[in-house]
Amino acid sequence: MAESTKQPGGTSRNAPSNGAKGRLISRGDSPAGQPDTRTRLLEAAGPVFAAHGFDGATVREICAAAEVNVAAVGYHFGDKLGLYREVIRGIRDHRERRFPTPNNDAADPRRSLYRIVRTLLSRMLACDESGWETQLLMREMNHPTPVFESMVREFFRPQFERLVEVLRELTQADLPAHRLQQLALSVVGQCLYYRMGSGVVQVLIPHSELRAHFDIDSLSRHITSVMLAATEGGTASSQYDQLDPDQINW
Amino acid sequence: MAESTKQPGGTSRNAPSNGAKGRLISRGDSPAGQPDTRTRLLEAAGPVFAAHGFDGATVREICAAAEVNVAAVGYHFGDKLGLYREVIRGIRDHRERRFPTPNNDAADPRRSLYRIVRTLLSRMLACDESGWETQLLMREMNHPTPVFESMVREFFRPQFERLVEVLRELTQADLPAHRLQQLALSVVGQCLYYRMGSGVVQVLIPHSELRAHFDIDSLSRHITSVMLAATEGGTASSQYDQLDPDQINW
DNA sequence: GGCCGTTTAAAACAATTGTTTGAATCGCGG
DNA sequence: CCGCGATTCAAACAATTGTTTTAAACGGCC
Repeated sequence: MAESTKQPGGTSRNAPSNGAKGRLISRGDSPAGQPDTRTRLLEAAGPVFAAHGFDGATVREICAAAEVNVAAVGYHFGDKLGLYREVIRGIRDHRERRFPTPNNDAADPRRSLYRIVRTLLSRMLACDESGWETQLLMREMNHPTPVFESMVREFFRPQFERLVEVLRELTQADLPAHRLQQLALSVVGQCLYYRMGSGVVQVLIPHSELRAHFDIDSLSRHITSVMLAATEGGTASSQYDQLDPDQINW
Repeated sequence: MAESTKQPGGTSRNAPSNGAKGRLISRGDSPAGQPDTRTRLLEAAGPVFAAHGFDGATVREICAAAEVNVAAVGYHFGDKLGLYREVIRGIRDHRERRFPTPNNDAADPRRSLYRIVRTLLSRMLACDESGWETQLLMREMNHPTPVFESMVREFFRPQFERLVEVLRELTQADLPAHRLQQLALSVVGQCLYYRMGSGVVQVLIPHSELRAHFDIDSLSRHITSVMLAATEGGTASSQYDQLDPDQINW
């Protein structure tokens, strides 16, 4: 089984050694019209993976959407998983450009909180061409693969830690770490639910109300106000301690 | 293709007419030892469907777990989807018995809120034999099938409306409907996140903290206190209006 | 015991999956 | 124009899928 002269990089795993290609157009649009086969595959694979998941998506559907032969994925990415990895990597790069993480506002931590909430919601509810990205991330979140753990570490953790810092500024009292983490998770949970449970929300909330009062603006203000009420005035700690098992039991 | 004398209910779709069976044991354990083939299939199918989803699960794996021939699912349930429907129906019945929806506490709406939160969290984080049920519900939530919409209507909507009523009692001011709905969704979102994003949480929160401060008790108190702070004292409306685009802009 | 409907078993079926193959095509350097 | 590597194509491959088929075993009833 001597890997003869057919495929650059060997017939087993690798993509073609893209350093030296026949055509000089390095990787992207061809001047004629349609993009490169490789990029056409990448662009077509994203929505399909988002719609059906990694296992559910078929390379034939992807290749049909890309108008490309089924053997192309094997040639350019080694196998289906190689294509998937590349799609995930592309998402990670694109989102940071599309919705940059907001800077801290040293003057008013309330603004910082609002910005974080709004950025989170914007990323969740984006309905433009990056809508499938969130869908795919949600899929990874529910059925994590080895790809996802590193993504959480590199992508979610920095935002989470900044959120914790903002909440620390907002709560004058010196709350222990786990209380701040709980508050941060409350923020993230509220934001994510409007994406994750969007199907549930659409059934529970009448359509007219939904369009009028459940846009990014309204929801950002709502979630921010909830968290401000929970953090400001020192009520965060007092309310928490009031809820002892003696007072509330059944 | 005259459906001869082989299978009760026809070879195309139906399950065997279970009204008249050969054995008198009506449907369940056989006195000898192992349960009925049908129930053995039902019990084995739940975890497998939860682990791999409807498409991902294979009837062969299910039948192997149930120690049953592959043809049994076709005989007892018509096809794979028939088995799935029956599993979903079983979940719906079992959960209402396992975690009954708490009654309203007319005296103190704060107690009612706490009970609802705790019930929600208990259902989410249940790690006992009903753990796969939540897992399967989550799967349906993220990739809804025709089965799920009716479940939202019959199962989630009543709880949601009661939650709205409790929140209405908690907010003295007469808030519009969409504000109460937003608050209710904030409750649900915070509760669900600890299940949905459990993978994320496990990466973000150190393991020691997680076991010490992120159990059902602590989280119930935390979420309840957040929502009480957001609703009590009339701050719900005032905070919301303070957040106008003029004050917080970027 | 012998019959008969109910249930189970092993095997086979058609369809679809990801992947590979070997030839045809493209595009440039000689 | 020819050659040659990079790329694309149609076809086939082996594996797995849900489902069906055919025959055998079970168990009560005469």
